[in-house]
Amino acid sequence: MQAIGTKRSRQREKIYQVLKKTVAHPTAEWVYEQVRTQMPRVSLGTVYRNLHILTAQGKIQELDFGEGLHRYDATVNQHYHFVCEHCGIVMDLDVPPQQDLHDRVRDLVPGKVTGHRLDFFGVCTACLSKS
Amino acid sequence: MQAIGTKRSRQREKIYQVLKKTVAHPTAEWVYEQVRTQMPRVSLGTVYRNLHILTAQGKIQELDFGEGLHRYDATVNQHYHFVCEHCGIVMDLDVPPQQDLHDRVRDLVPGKVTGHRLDFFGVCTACLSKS
DNA sequence: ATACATGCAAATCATTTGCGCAGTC
DNA sequence: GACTGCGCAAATGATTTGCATGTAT
Repeated sequence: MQAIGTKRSRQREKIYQVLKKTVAHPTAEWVYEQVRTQMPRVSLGTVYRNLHILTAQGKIQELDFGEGLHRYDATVNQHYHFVCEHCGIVMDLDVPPQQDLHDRVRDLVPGKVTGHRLDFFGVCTACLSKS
Repeated sequence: MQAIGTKRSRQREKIYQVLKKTVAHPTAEWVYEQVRTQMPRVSLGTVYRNLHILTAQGKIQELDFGEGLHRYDATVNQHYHFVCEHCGIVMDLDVPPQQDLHDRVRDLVPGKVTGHRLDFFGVCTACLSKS
């Protein structure tokens, strides 16, 4: 049988460190490029596999802003994002989790509510000044 | 030059009607199947092209819940969703737009905030009773 | 008549997976 | 040594696109 993620690997640790060190909410491709500078033989498949393992272990989280690709984030406590629709930069927002809203929806929905996601969209200052 | 979406087409109108008639937040594939029952020669490419045109015209909206595919919705006024992580069903929530939150983030973010998205996740009653 | 839209098929792009070998426990 | 993880390359699946033809204005 398969017990995924039970053995450690240098690749997985490096991938996790790369994510820990950035606030940029990078894509798998970007993580791959970073890891590759120090482990030239890593494969993109390994990066994807480990990003999934780390996500399943709750050490990182997978984000999806509807761009057609995933982003990863080593900050796993509940927080919200602001996404620039011009350059794609993603920023963490210093807004507390809306527990009241969560509770309200929990009472409203026929079923179990386990979490929510809140994303804000717009244009960042850098892109505003460029146009 | 190209002026996309300026001429009407039976295909586009049918696609829009299909979306208007459902509350199921369907995928492009599902829309394709529906349209096909009445227009057997439509192509999937045409469905995709028109879904984008309708989205650009603001007549429908494209949704992305991180499932690896898009869903479409003919309800374009601001509203939030509940997604069942078991069966994937998407329900509209009867929760008013959180204008206060929006304003708060607008004042907080360095840049222009144009919109936000709020999705709740969990398990619907149908799936709960099955397990 | 002009130019946008379609159908078809091939192309793209992110992501996944099968396989034989390498690394960890 | 047993079993998990890796690198490589091929496969997958949603979506996009080039092109010749059809259709709306």
